[in-house]
Amino acid sequence: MFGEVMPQSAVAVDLVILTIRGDEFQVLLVERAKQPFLGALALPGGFLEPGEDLAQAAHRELAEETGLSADGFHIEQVGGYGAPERDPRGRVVSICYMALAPDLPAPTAGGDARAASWVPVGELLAGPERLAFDHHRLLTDAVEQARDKLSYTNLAVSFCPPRFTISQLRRAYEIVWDVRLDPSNFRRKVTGVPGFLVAAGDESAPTGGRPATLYEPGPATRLHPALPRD
Amino acid sequence: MFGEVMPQSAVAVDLVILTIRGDEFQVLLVERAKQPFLGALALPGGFLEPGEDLAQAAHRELAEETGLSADGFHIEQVGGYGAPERDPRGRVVSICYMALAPDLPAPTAGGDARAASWVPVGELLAGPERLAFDHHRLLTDAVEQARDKLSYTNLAVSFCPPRFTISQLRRAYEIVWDVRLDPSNFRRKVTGVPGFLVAAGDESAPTGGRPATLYEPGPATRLHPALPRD
DNA sequence: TCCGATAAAGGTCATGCTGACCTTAAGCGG
DNA sequence: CCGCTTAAGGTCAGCATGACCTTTATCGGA
Repeated sequence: MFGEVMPQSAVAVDLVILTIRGDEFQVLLVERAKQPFLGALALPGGFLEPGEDLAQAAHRELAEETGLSADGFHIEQVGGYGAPERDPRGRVVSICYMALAPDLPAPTAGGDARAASWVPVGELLAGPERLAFDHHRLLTDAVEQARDKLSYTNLAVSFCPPRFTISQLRRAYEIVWDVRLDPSNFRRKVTGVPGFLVAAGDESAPTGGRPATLYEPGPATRLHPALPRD
Repeated sequence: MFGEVMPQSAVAVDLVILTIRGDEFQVLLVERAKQPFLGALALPGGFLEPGEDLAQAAHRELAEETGLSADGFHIEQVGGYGAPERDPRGRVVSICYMALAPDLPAPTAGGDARAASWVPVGELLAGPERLAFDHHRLLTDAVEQARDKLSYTNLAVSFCPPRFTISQLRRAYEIVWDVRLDPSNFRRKVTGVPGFLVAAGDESAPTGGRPATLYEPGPATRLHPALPRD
């Protein structure tokens, strides 16, 4: 390779920023201010800048869109998308990243000029025609990757505050998977994996019931055996 | 996005073509005929062509490198790589694909002018300095993805001929994972998952022992529960 | 022709994880 | 003080796994 001329394409990074807000699984979308797809909802994203790694670009975009530092977010790549007609203006290859965050303090402080808003994931997955470009596919793939990884990694803690109760963690699984889990069996499982959770000594704020122990993520990032998803 | 100018980069597709040859896990590499990295080993690949999807480019490169039609290969994306200095000649973003194949009839019929050869994966993973560019990382990621997916999908059948014995399938797992599996428990597992294997009625060629039943891949592509890898 | 080697196929049994379900603990509000 | 709510912990049957053994079927050599 590289003997030929090097054909040129535009390379973009698009973000699927996922969170749990008010017992709902939501994604951050922007409203397009220009053609094509003017006014349509789209994933936040932008072009790769010179001297910038793909992951760096993802972090930069995340900071721009949320107005927050990307610290505390979990970011990982979903994949590349390069269908020739995916952008009507020309050849654009997009690298899709997903970011997971706990419920954010500032709901939508778009540092960029565009209007950003949280939208429930379920509605979007059901209706394929609400997103610009091929962003419905990017969203579908990112959500599936997130759901898959919940079962065998500690990814769900990314949806929780730094210190959390087992119930909060369980709610993350229940909302992302859209299932109900047995509280007792769930606790047995997550506390039984060595190094998965470490007790933070303290107890949670009163909620009308017995106070819960607070935990922090432990050194173990993989859940073995996996939490069955069925 | 897309309000700004569209910065241009070269987009390439690189291939990690994996197979099992002679009880060894091997990958197809080419020897570079030009600078940079002249004479070094590299993954086969090439630039994305106009009007071509990423997956189409991967299939085209695969056909060019192996001289075979890409039918019968399993191909899937590994991810995108875009570190600014990964190619000394300029900005090149690569999309890495992996292809899995049974032992190939023509060992190395490079349709391209470059010399191609099979190299054991184990040696390459041990020594990070033998591959050009960041191809050691691409290889590492692709191999890890393949190993992971063996446990919960039917990916291992991609290393077997169209009809195969349970021993052949088990050998695929043993070689890719570099472990030894109990033949009896392995059979119980893979025959116990409904739709995973379907008996092809016939029996295998004599090998000095009791003839084995031949199987074909069934409709089930996921192994549930997963085959433990530990 | 018989026998041993070889590999396939199937069975047994203890162990560990899971799902369903129940009991106890601890705080809050009336 | 009592009842409600949530956390935490326990019991028990069912299933999958790992270790190991027995039986079946074919080949090659004595």
